[in-house]
Amino acid sequence: MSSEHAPVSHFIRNIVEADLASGKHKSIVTRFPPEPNGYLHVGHAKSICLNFGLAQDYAGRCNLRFDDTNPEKESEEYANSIQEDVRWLGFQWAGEVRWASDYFEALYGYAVELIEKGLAYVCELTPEETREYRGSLNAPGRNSPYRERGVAENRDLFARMRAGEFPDGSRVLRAKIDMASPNINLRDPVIYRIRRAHHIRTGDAWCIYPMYDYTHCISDALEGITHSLCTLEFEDHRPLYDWVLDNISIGCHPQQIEFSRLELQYAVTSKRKLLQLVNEKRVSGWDDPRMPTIQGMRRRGYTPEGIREFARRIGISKSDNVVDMSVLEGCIREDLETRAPRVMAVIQPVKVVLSNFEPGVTSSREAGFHPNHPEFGSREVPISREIWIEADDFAENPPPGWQRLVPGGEVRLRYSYVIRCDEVVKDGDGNIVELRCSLDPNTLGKNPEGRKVKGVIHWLSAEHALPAEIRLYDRLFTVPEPDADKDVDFHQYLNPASLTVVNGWVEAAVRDAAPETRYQFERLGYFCADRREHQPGEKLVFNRAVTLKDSWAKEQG
RNA sequence: AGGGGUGUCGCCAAGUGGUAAGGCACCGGAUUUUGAUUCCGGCAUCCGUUGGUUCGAAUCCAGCCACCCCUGCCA
Repeated sequence: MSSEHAPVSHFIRNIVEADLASGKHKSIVTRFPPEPNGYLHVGHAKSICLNFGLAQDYAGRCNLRFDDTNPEKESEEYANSIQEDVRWLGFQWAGEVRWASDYFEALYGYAVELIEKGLAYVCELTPEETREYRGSLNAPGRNSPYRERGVAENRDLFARMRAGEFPDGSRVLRAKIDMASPNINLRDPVIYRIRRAHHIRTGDAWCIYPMYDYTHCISDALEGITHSLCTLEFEDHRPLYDWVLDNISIGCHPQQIEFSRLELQYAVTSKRKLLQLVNEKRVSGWDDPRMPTIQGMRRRGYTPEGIREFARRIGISKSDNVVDMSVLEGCIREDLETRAPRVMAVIQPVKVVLSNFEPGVTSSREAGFHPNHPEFGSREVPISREIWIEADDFAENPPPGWQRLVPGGEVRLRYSYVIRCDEVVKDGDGNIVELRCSLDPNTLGKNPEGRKVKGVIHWLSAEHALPAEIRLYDRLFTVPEPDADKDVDFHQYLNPASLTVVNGWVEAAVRDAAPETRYQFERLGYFCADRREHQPGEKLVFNRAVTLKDSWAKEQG
């Protein structure tokens, strides 16, 4: 288990610390408030780590609250996966899961309070008229003709909206603020709409649903949230957040603080676009290992610890940012480096016949599962007359600097003998069929005498190796910012080679590995037994989570 | 009649008047039966820009410039 790194200072921590120091709060309460309308992605992971992490670090609490105010888009499937993802990332929310819908009755009551204070009114403008009356970025809006209705009439109308007397979309409840505000969110925002839709929690109990801006601040206050953290696009909504809480009888006023969303190179992090990729079958599903979803990263083989470390490294700020893939990959490698057992696998096999192999004389060696962790144990790495080596590890015409096998050259078989390539056997088309090699019997566990063999390659005894389906993943997009240009469809940057499936060989030691077991296949990368299709002892399926760093490949360009 | 934000190394990001942290990436070099890991070393005379205040400014002031967000009965 890798040790957690020290927290990194950022402006929200500074605010929390100042509030704790000044006594403004005895302890903090944060919340992670997803809408159950899609799967969580790496950007949500940042928010989860922030909110739950803060609660952890300052001995506070963090709630999980579903913002379920739009029944048309929400589903139980999403709500369940979100809970699973939060837990998988290693966090536990305080108490039960909360739902904004738990507060529908209270929300209704506060709306009545606003009406009674003359601060909300029922408006009968059509959606088109409402838009027209709102004005534009450069021009003030105009008051709705329904704006000056009396309190009693508004109260009656709102009650009848709830009672289902009016058709969907025919009326809304609006906050009476300022149609001339330069902040469009304050131009008498709609706070309730009529929508006859089946809600995942409340069923058909309601036909009116509160809007986000109205719901979120009250939900926060009801839960005693101290710091309500959200992304930058809600900065303009803060005056409304504050307006609602300032105008109802509620004894709590959380502070909303905004930070910038995470953008990741070679990925898209917009629920809409991710949903599109799923619906259009560009990927196999929300958990396709190429997706930047938490489910996808999990299936790929990324670890919760690695993702948490990633969140820590990228920091929290208010500036727009596009984080290098190398940061995420580095975190995953670093975590897996210390905890993944090493075994060998060959993904692009070339047969090698060891001409001087002698049964009963040529012996095997034991190999530890991890160079720095003897406690991981070891296994026998058997050898036989025929072995598989990686096609990339042999070259007839090697480039300068090559350390692997060449005709007439020597190379070390990892945990075994040094071999020399004596003959290259080809078919009629000139393709290599097999390599004839001889081993130096005096090199098992020791260096050859009188010469140095620099190259070490991985290999597998053909007699003992197990077949495995191996899925090699590459970035989903061909450019770092596939959705940077609004006029260019991001689909055109889909990487056609983002998935390569090969039939390779693995060591018998992984035969019974449970799904989600991670290994380092030496010299190839970190791999994870597929969560869904890998069957221990039956059908072996491994996903490549991330390659190893490869300074040779880099040097080759 | 517009409003709200952001600009510090290729990418993140500390710093909040006392003379530019850290991470990733990158470049050297050492060790290595993973061209991995590990280990050493290098990597912003400069903080969007122009002026100003000050003994002293990335930090304060003014003006410019660039980019992001906002006109859902979405969140």
